[in-house]
Amino acid sequence: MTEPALATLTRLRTACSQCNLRELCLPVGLSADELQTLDNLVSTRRKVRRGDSLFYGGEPFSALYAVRYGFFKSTLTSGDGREQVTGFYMAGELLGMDGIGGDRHTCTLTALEDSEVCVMPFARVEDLSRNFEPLQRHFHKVLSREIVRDQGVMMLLGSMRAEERLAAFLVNLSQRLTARGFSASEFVLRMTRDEIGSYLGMKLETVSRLFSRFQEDGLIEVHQKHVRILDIGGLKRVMAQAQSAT
Amino acid sequence: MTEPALATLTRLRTACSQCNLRELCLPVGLSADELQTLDNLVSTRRKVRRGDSLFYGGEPFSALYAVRYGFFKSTLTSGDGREQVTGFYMAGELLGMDGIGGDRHTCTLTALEDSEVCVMPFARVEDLSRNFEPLQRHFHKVLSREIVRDQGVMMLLGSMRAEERLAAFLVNLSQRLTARGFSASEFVLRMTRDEIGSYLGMKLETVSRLFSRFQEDGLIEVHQKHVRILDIGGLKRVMAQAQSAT
DNA sequence: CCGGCCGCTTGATCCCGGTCAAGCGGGTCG
DNA sequence: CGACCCGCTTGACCGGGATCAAGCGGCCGG
Repeated sequence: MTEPALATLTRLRTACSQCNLRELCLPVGLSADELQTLDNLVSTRRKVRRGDSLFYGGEPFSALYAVRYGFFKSTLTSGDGREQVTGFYMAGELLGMDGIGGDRHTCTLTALEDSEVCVMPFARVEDLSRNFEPLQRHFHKVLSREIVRDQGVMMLLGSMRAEERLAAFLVNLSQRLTARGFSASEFVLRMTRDEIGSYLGMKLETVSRLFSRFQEDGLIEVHQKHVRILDIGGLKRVMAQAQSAT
Repeated sequence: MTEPALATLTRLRTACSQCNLRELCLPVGLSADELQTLDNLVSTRRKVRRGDSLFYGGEPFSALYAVRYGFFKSTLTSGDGREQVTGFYMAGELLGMDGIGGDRHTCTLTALEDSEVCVMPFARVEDLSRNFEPLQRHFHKVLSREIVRDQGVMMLLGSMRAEERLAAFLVNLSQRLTARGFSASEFVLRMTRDEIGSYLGMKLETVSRLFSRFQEDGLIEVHQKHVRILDIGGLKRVMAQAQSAT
C-alpha cells in the first residue's frame, strides 16, 4: 500500500499472479491466494534477441528461467566440438535446470526468435520451496518431468527409424502448440532443418527428404518453415508403425 | 534412549549415518551430526532378486530408492511394445525419480543381479527437505544430475558412431566402478549384449563385433561378460575421434 | 527494391550397421 | 554332474540413411 509507485509497478509486471502463463508455468495448480506467495519469485525479466544466448555451457549457474514468449533451443557441445541439440522450449517451459547439479550450466540456451524470460534466482526458488509446500511439490514435479522428457528422447533416438522420429517430433510440437492456444495443424518452424536433424539424430538432408515424403503421402504440407498437418492420425501411425530399426 | 531394543536395531540397520555408502549416496557432503538428521529418511530396506523388478512402468509412485548393493537396469516400453534400456544403476545411485512428475513410474527397474535398496518414502524426502536445507540442496542436485546424465546419453545416441558409443560406455562404466572402489580395468558386465545394444542404440551383433574389434586393436580383453581394459587412453581416443556420423 | 547469402530441396552414390543365419560354449537347473 | 538353453560370436548380405554435389528461392540487409 505504501510502497513507491515504481516498485509496485515492477512487482506487478513480474508477478506470477498477473501472468497469463500461470496455467502452464511453475505456478500451475495453485489457487489465487497461493499465487501471491510466488509474486517475488521472479526477480526480473530479460529479453533475448533471436540468435543470442540466454546462457552458455560452462557459465556459473545462478537462476532458473521461465519462457514468457519466444522459442529456444538447448545445445550441448562435446569435447571434440560436435554440437547436439538437446531440446526446444516454448512459452511456460523452464530453462536452466541442468545447472543445479554442478553449479554451472552444462548446455547453451539460444533464442530462435526474439524472446523474453522470467529470471528466478535459484536461491529464492529453494527458499520459497522450503516454506511453501505447494511450490516445493510442483518444482520437484517439473524437475522429474524433465527427466521423463529426456528419457522419451532417448527412446526416440535409440529405437526408432528416421521417419518415426520425425513424425513423433511433429506430433509433439503440435501438442505443445495446442496447449498454448495455437493452431494444432498449422505452424511455423522456428528451427532449421539442421537443428531438427541434430535433435533427432539425422542429417538435414534426411529431414528434408522426409518432409517431402510426408507431403507426397498427404500427411502434411510443407513450404520451407511453414507446416500444415493434414493427417495427425497418419503421423501417429507412422510414429509407432514400423518394426524397430537400430 | 528408552525405545525398545528392536526399534533401535532396525533404525541402526537403516541409518544413513552408519552406511558405508554415505560418500556416494544422498547424504554426500554432510557432516557427521548433520547425518543424524537423515537417520529416519529410510523406512526399510528391500532385497530384489536377479531378474525381479523393483517397480514397473505405470505403477503408482510412492518412494525413491537408493541402491545399497547390486545392479539395475531401467527400461521404457513404447506404445507398440518396443523396449529401450534407459540406464544402468549401481551402489549409491538413486532410482525412481521419474515417478515424481506424474505420480506413477514411467520406467521399469529390474535387478541384473541380487540387489538391495533403501526405501525412502517420498513424502518423507520432501518433509525433511523443507526442514533441512543441506538435504534440499543435495536432493535438487541429484535430480539435476540425472537430467545432465540423460542429456549425455542424448548426445551419445544423437551424434556418435557405434564404436564411439561403445567406447564411451566402457569408459563411463570404468569410472563409476572406480568411484566405488572396484578395479578400473577389470570387471564383469552384469548386462547382456542385447541390453547394452538397446541402451546404446545398436543391435547385439554390432556390440559383439565391436567388442571383438576392440580386442583385436589391443584396447580391451573380452571373454563373454569378463572385460579387462588394456588401454583406457585408446578408448577415450576412439570415443572422441571420428568426425560425426548421423 | 534489389542482390546476395543462407537454408532448403533433390539426385547419385557409398558404407555403416542392421538383418538373417549358423554354430559354439558356459552357466544354470534338475 | 550332466544336459539343455540362452547368450555370444562370426559370416554373408542388404538397405537406410549419410555423404557429396548442384541448383533453387525466400528473406534480410543495404
